[in-house]
Amino acid sequence: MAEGPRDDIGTGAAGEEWSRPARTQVTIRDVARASSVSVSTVSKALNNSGSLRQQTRDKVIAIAKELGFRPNDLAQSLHRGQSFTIGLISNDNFGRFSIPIMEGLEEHLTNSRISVFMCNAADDPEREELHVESLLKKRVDGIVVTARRVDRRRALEIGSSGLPVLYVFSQADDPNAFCLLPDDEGGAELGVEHLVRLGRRQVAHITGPERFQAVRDRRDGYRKALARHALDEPEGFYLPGVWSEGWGREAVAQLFRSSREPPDAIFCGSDQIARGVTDALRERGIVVPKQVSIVGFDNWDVMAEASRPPLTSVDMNLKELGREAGRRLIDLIAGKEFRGVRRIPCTLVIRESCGARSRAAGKPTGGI
Amino acid sequence: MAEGPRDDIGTGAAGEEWSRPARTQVTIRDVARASSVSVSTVSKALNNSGSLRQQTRDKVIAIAKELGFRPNDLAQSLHRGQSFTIGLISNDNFGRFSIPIMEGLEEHLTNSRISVFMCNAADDPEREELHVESLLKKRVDGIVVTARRVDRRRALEIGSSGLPVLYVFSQADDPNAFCLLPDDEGGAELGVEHLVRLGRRQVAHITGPERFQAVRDRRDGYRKALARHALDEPEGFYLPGVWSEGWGREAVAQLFRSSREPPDAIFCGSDQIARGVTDALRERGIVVPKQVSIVGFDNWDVMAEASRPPLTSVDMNLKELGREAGRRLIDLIAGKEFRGVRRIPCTLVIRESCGARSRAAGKPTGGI
DNA sequence: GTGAAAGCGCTAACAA
DNA sequence: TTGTTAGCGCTTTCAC
Repeated sequence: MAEGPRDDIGTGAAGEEWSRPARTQVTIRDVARASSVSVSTVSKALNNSGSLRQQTRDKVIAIAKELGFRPNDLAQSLHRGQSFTIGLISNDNFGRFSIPIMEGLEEHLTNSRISVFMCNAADDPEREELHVESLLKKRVDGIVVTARRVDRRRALEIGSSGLPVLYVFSQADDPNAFCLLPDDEGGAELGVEHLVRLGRRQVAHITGPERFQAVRDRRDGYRKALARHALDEPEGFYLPGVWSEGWGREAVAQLFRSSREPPDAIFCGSDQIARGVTDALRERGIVVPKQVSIVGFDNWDVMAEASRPPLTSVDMNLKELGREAGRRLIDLIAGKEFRGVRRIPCTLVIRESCGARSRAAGKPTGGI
Repeated sequence: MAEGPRDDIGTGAAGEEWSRPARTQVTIRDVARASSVSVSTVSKALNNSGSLRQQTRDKVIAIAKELGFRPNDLAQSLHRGQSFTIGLISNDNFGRFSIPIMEGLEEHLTNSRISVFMCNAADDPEREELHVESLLKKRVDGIVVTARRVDRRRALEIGSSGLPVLYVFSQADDPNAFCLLPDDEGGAELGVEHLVRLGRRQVAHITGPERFQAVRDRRDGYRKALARHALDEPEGFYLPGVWSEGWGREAVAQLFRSSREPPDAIFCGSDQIARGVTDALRERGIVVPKQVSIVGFDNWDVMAEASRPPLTSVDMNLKELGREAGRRLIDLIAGKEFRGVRRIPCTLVIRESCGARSRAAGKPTGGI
């Protein structure tokens, strides 16, 4: 990982020694000299602070522009004890789910003039620790940890730095940690409710591995929605498996192999599964949505739109999740305190796999 | 975008004023005091510089550890005039292609103890400029610009800062810019060569919109490979369209509608297209790879592996592209000079859509 | 072998 | 209204 032994604490060079050519840098001194005023006057002029003659202010600003002066954030941060910088630690190699979260986060923080350090820990604790260490030395104002995991992750080791940490799409085992998650249960309810409202009664659920908390939560939502309409989960209609199209196809074979009454709707734990399901149904001559309605999960455009027919799917609003993470992190940095789990509502995106007439977007699930 | 009017150059607060609680910070002074030596001695001890008694060194290090001292990179950077930080500007919302590039880049730079600022310009020039400005103020040591575009992009405006800039998966219109791209032409040759070697003679090419340089390059490679075996591009066998499964399916219909001899192989411009193609062929009762061999492009696992049969596909090695970008950027920062376009070889990943026996990975295309 | 002092670029309290 | 000064945390001569 790191090159060469560096067992010392080292305040020294952060990397190899480069014989880099010194980049020019226009300092506030240069501006002061050029406009024959003092450094502090320049500072006041550029920051619109203190009281200065308008004339002086203008002159200084003009000269600063002319010289191409760009204040050094490093120096500023050093002085203010705040870097306007945060770290984002991802653990699934910037996977499909992290991306929209990163986008939302970055968008919100950029608007607040905060820069984001991007760190990929790739689920390697050692690498993660390295990143944390580096972020702490860079004096970030906060850290966001992301990436879906099967189980809860251990909390970040930030020593006694008191640095705000926020987990998004990931749950820490520390009850004092603050975690932002999608409302999987509510999302499932939304999807199943939709199916039932369309008159479907035999709703099957094909989903991923049960070791995922999300799988368990979604099943709860599925059952709740059924129960609300005095329906039970039909026996043999709950099929956990893996997150793949192949499993979707196989599960369909299982469902239709038996002699019992076949489902008239299938709620799938992912769009990949849903796609496998529609393919398998089509190949059996079963018409979607006429005979069987399908609802997917993730609203992953590539899958949902390429499906035949295109999939109605539950959207976890990951980008919004990212934005919310940005907002909360800023609050945390400002000294507010949050803890526990907060869930962001899902929405249902209607396409053609359910035969719904209305194109009204589903109302949000009640996030806590 | 930014909140409130901030037309001044502003060296001041980078964002809203927060009433943030001051985070504790153990300074080198604290360590000095605690070990009753001077600050400079501590510095020497921790950086293994100067000459010190081993005893002093050990004592200081021990105390520093005990106090949880973490050197402030900001202060260091300020002093050394180098921040060990670079900016990554993406323009396609961290899309599917940017991700592996980011990963490779981040991986390499992290190993060199350089941190990466993540910026999403979302193809908005104004937003991009904002990011550049912010990066310059943060005194990054270099900038990487990424994201596929149809045409060349204008070069980044970095004023006279002389900051190293590198374009990856993106070509700048400035001939002095340094750009890293995949070898689209070579990749196509690799795929088509594979088909021809398997005895296929009627090779069609279904691909994306011609306004993409990559589409044109890949067609060139396709023709070159054919020409090498004294084959021509069969008339009507080149079908540019869009990057979708739907187009793949439609193109198959076109190919087999006419009365002419049908293709015995199809080289596709993307895995999405290839997937549509295999679906359409299967539905026509045409067996892949027995009757028709398929090669895709991108080696996008989700598509390639879910296809029936799984797709043999050209891999652009985007992660390696990212790593190479990291290496080159470091060289640029160190003062080396590169310009023009450099292409990274593609490789062929064999699955089952061609009927090849051998599982030997294709040899790399000759990158320039 | 160790310490004092200057300085990196900037801000802010205090004098003038 | 402007300038002087001290200091943010660290490194690096240069004396001792």
